[in-house]
Amino acid sequence: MVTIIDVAKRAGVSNTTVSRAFTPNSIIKESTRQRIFKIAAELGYSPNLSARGLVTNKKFVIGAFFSRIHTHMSTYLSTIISDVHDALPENYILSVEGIDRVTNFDFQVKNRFDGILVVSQSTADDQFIAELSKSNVPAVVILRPIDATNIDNVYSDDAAGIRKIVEYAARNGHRKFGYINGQTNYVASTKRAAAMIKTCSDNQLSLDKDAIIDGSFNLKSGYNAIDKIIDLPASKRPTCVVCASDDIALGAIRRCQERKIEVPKEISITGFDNISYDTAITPALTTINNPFEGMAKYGVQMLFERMDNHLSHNRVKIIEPKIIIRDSVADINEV
Amino acid sequence: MVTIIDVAKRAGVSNTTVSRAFTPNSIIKESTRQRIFKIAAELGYSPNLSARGLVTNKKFVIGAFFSRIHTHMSTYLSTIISDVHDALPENYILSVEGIDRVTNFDFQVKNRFDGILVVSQSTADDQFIAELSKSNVPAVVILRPIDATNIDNVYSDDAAGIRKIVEYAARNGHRKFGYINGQTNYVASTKRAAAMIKTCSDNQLSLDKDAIIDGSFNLKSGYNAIDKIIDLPASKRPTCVVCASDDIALGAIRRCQERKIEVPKEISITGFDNISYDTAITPALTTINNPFEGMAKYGVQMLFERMDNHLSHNRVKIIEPKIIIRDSVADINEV
DNA sequence: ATGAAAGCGCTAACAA
DNA sequence: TTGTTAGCGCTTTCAT
Repeated sequence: MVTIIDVAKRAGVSNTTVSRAFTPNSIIKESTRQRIFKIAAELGYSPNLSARGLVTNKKFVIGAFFSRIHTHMSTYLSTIISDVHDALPENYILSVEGIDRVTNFDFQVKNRFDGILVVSQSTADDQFIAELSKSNVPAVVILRPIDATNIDNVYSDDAAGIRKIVEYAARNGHRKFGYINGQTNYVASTKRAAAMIKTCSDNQLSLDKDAIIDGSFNLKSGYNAIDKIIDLPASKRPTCVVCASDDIALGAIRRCQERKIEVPKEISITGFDNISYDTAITPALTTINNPFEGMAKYGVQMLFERMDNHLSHNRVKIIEPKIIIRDSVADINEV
Repeated sequence: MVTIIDVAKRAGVSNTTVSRAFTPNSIIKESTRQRIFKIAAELGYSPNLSARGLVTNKKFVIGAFFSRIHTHMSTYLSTIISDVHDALPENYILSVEGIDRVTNFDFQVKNRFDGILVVSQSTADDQFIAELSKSNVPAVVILRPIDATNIDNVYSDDAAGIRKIVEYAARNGHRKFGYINGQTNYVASTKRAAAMIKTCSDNQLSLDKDAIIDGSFNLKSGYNAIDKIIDLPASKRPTCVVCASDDIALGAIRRCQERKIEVPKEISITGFDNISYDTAITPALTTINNPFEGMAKYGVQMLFERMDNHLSHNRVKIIEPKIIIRDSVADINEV
């Protein structure tokens, strides 16, 4: 292994000078820096980060902790990883982990990251977040609101999203709604379901109890749930079914097609997330965009502010979602 | 910061003993280890990995380098990350990076990882792989065959996959084929296209030059490419279009539905990858599974063998893909 | 602008 | 089974 000393000898300077050459903004003559760089390249030297970390107490590693990482996940994992990378300084690496895999916080988490971005979907992560808060690792939680000291928070206003899509459907003449929910232990489910009920009630739209189905955030769940709604007696059967995620909506549309029920002619269906497969089906899915990019960007920005300034107060940033109008909601206004 | 010395004092032992307590398989009385663990927990001690790394020259970080990481990627990124995590010892973290973001190999890669798993789709990664090979970082490349010294290789037999699906279609009476390819700088494209041509020729199946379309591995590309095939004169128009990826096939099916061309009744379409959205559409897509899980598993296993044994020879493991029969290929045999 | 020396927290060799 | 000691490669004072 070639060390700072090898380079120093060869360059005829002290190891301190070599160290300075590799430290941005340090006081060193530009010409010596260049000379050292050249020799370092020849020798194949690059700084030993463990040694550097030992004295600076930095690791140049950011952790992205997802509630869980599983096969056949929706596309949002890659979306977020990509967005986080875009916001990350080049000298940091990004570790991607699942909170469900953390069995020993002190060993797996505590001393390994300069900062942690928690991408949390579920209250099951609360214990992890509490440990984070206790341990003083700079952290920010995105995707859902949390209640913790010492940790910043960026999330999207799901209720506004639901409101926008329901009001859009109402403008298109829909009066009877259905709703397919995600897992009830996901915060997104709770928020979206509550917003659904409130929006319908605020706008005198009907939302029958039997037209509200609990499920999971995946294709199969939507596939199964839509049956229960379609089979409702005509009096209760909605003209528009709002789904808590695109995957649910995609599954629901698939099932309608199998049953020869035309979407949106016979029943309108909406999603939530705006994933790329939304446009892979006919009809293209009308949905709410989930502002992953914004959450990732603000999340990383806040994280570095925390890391740099050792903030002790909490900050919250809420991002407004947008409606993406495509073809899965019919205009049923009378002409 | 609480160090090994604080724990040692409190426990009335030497720092070495504390160190041993935290080193698996070290010679230490179990009772003292437990006593030290208890005190460490009280004090909130956990080992400083920079210090440890400085002496052991280990980082407990594995890098997963993808050709690139971008928003709206297919689901395979999360699939692979999940599979790699499953194969990874708990004390390792997984850093997820894009090769396209590596601007300075020595600083961003060389000293940061104990081992690197390259998930390579494109020959554009060759330079990176060459640097890896030169730098002696233990590495294995999965997803495509490479030619490099010092690096192991795990990939799937794409040609066999294409052969299986074409022969399946032939058994169902298809004689005229079309093919929609991915980016031509992706190795998967080259391999699959070559296999397509060879299989058709070997089995006396027709594959007109004009029915071979180059595109990209995404929905939109399939959407556009299928038009060119559909609009072929009847003499050249295939009954079955093999696509180089599921995303391409999904886009193609979407376009057929828009043009009121029934799949598979009027035209059969097949995919490659077996992603979860394959069953979200009607007809469910007949495809080839891409054995990500197997590649990840063997890849990690080989990587750790390299790390542990400082192997200098190359090893290659090829995994056989399977055909997944669903509904997008019609049986057109005469009765 | 550069150098000398101390020391970050840990493990490894050796001794007991 | 445990302790003593040296030193991993670097940055950080403090001098010069």
